[in-house]
Amino acid sequence: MNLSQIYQILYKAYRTQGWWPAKTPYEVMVGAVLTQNTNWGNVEKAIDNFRGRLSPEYIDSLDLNELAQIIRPSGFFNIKAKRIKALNSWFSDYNYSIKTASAENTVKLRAELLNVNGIGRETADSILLYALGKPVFVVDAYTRRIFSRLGFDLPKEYDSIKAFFEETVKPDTKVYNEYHALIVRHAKAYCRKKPDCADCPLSGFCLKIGIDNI
DNA sequence: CGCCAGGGCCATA
DNA sequence: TATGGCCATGGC
Repeated sequence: MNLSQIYQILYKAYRTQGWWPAKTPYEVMVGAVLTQNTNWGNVEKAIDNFRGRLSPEYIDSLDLNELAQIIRPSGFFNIKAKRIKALNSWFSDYNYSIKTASAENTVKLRAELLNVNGIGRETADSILLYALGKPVFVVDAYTRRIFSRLGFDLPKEYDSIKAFFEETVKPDTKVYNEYHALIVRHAKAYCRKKPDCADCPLSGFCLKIGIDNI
């Protein structure tokens, strides 16, 4: 089993996922922070609290506490409010323009995002791929869990895992977009959800090992 | 009731 | 480099 074959199996099972689940690229950026170690349902509640007003300018108009109260359902709301403010400060350097930001070099953008307090590797890559359309592979806990169970001896470091996928799967924004979305879709349906792996499309290739220590 | 969720920062060794 | 504590809500 190679990464392309696994992709094909997941795609045949779940088809196109249409990620990221957001109305605008800016909503992707904010959502990427809100979903840090957080159930997506809680993120949706927080997004809904913006009542369709979510924009860089609106975030600017709010003070830290006001923002924190709006995003309260997503948890870690005080620290996330600061992170969203910090992210907004970075985005202001591009005049809040997705087009302007996405015209920049990917390596430069990633370095800048990682320099924003509260934006780590996964959050930065999610923004690069799903908001700015850059061909970067997003690694998350689900990726580690699923591929470990499939028998891949993945490196520990985020960047090493990312490099493994990017060296194996030809850089393609559309493919990277779907691949990560399919991994999340699959993980939510199986593994912890259905430890017995019943009806799992990857069941025949899965080691069905413990999932407590990934 | 306890566990978990689409992480990241910081202090410590 | 690698743990451990911390941040916090809501669903099950």
